[in-house]
Amino acid sequence: MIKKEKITDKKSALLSATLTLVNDHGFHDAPMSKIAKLAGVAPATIYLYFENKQNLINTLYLEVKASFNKFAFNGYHEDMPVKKGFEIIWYNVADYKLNQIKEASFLSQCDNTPMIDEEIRKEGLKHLQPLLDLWEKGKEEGIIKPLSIFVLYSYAIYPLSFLMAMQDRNLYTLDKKVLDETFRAAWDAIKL
Amino acid sequence: MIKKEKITDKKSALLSATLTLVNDHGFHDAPMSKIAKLAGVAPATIYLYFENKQNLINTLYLEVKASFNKFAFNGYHEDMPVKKGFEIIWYNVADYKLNQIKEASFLSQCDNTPMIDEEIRKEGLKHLQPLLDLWEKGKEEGIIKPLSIFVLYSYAIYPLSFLMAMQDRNLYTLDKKVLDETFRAAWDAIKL
Amino acid sequence: MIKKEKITDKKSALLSATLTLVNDHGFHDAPMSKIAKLAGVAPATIYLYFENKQNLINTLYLEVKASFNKFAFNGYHEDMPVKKGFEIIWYNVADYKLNQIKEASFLSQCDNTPMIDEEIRKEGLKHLQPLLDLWEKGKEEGIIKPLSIFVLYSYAIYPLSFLMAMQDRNLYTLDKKVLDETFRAAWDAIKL
Amino acid sequence: MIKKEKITDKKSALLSATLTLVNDHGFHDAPMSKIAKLAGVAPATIYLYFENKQNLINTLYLEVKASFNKFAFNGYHEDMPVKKGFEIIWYNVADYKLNQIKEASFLSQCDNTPMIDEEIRKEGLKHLQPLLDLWEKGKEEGIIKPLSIFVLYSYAIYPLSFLMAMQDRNLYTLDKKVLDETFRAAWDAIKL
DNA sequence: TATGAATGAGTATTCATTCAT
DNA sequence: AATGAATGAATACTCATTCAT
Repeated sequence: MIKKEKITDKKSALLSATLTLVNDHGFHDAPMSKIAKLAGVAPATIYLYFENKQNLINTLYLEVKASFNKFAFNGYHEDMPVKKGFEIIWYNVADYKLNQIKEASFLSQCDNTPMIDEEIRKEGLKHLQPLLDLWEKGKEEGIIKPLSIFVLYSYAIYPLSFLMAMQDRNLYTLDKKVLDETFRAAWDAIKL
Repeated sequence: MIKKEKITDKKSALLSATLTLVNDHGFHDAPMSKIAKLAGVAPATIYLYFENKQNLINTLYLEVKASFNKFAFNGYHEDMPVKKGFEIIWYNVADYKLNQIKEASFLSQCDNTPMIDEEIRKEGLKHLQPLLDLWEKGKEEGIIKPLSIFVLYSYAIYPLSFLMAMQDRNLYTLDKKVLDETFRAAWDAIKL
Repeated sequence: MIKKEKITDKKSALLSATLTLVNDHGFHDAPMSKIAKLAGVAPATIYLYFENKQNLINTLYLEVKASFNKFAFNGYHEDMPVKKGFEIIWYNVADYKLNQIKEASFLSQCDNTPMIDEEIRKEGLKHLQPLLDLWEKGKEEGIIKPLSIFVLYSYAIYPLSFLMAMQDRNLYTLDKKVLDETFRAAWDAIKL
Repeated sequence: MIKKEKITDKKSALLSATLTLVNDHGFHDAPMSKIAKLAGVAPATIYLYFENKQNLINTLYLEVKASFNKFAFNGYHEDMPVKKGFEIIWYNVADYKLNQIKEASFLSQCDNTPMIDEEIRKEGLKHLQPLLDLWEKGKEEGIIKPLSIFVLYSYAIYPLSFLMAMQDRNLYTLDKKVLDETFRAAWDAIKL
């Protein structure tokens, strides 16, 4: 339907504009007027698609988080061997964080600011479950260290956020070889 | 001297108020008026001690970063064996991040937002050198993986930021035993 | 068009309010809030029509200057005899300065204060050219003293500013007869 | 007396600083703090010598005006012939306006702003009396046009303010020869 | 006499949001 | 659905003035 598409078009233009502005200048310098201008609509139009600024930010957060989670499990099946499954997920995450920098950077900013409502933040996590299940299986099989999922996440996945940030600031660049060594470090950290 | 103390008193009250407000509401909702109120002074008084808001934030960042760096190397000597040295530093960092939550949380927010000038951020890093030197020595001795300092940092130190955040949000708590296991994961990640 | 008129309406209300306030209290005591109030709009509305205060002042200056210049050459033609042409211009200027006191007084204030950007001030002068050309012709014809245009202006036109100021302060009033004598003084000053 | 001198010293340093700042940036950008700094005293010290800012400005105005008036009548005697007397006064004024630019420029700014209290402005005029008397005598003797002193002043003296302003802005410079021609214009304007 | 610290009241400007069209 | 105009409330910052010392 043309009409439906048009609506989606404007809404996603707004979300995209917000992503860009928040990344470039931070939450504190991403006014609605600039968002509207960058999206090519009038300020008042934003309020046809979003209740208010908080809702716009929350929506963007959830959407980006969902895209991230979906990306993470691309090619993964529950019944894969633990290491193989982890490897696939890890490389997916690395791929996302190091290449979809805009989105990854935005998530990083959201995860370290009181700007996002705690409730929304929790909702954004729910799609991560398959990875937690995988680790549970790995622990049962004696392959993964018997650590809390928080600790496992902090060593297996979280470091990539740091490397993404360094790359974003042009302080460091990862090539394929280094990426493999980095995966090795992740695996060493969590494997028994 | 009473006078000097008084000055320091007001200045540090302002820094402390800023720390609290930025942590609680984010940079974008920590107006000078609230900072002044929390510090018990008039808004105009802030400008006796800081040039402007950016300067206040920068100053706070550098001060907190300095206190963190100082804390990190407490009890450490250059001529310690690599693992021992790393252990001391790691536990110091863990101690700081998990107990001085306000400060650690603030640093985390600063490191993931464009609110701090890049120049200032770089200045805040310079005291980390001893750890980088230690890793260099470890690499030469064949104890540490031959990885970039960015990768080593991301696996050895950065995960603690995540655990700190989880603890701050009351989602997780580390006891002594878990902390030791967590150290083990860090060491496994970077050791050869 | 109703819409267009409305815009012009508010913009010119703001210009008019600024003129009044700057005249009454000086540039230093004509805050945006008072300007807005006198114009019957909210302070923020000013910024829909003007970039900032300086731009508002500059715009007003140029507009008033333009109206003055236009008024000055009313009924004047290049091919008039020198004395006749000067007479027409002089009486026009006198008419403006002595009757459009608000505008004239504002220009006087602007011309003696660093509040107007020099660049803008220069722009405001460019419409004076026909008078300068007339004087040039008069010099060639041996009717006007061979003096710099600055000197000619200072004696032919500038004195009216003083008389306007005196009248504005109710210290003096010019009637028709005195005006004619005053013109005679102007002419005596510049004629050969 | 050393003490008295010291007081005068600070007071005149303040007046001089005010003159400089008002000339350079206008009334609206000559804050007490800058005045104090330029005079080499603490802000609070200003209030030992002047009641408030208005009083400081008024005092400065009267002082400069007095110095101007005194300068104007240097070498003049009541019993001189009218033209000779006028010549002396006119050249004195020209000398002051074209050389003591700072002071003259300040007076010009004051004379065109509502910043100076009308009462003070009147007080500043009282020393001009000898010139008015001279013109009165000239009128009686049939040498000067029978015009109001306001008109005479506007043609005889006021033009110099314009020429001073042009010179101050580096748009024009008067040498001795031009000055003589300019005097001629003044005399032609007012003589019968 | 002199001051540095302190501030209440103000200043220009911004911004999320509304509303008539 | 879409918007341009409008604004109340806020924001960072300034300044003339005071006061304890």
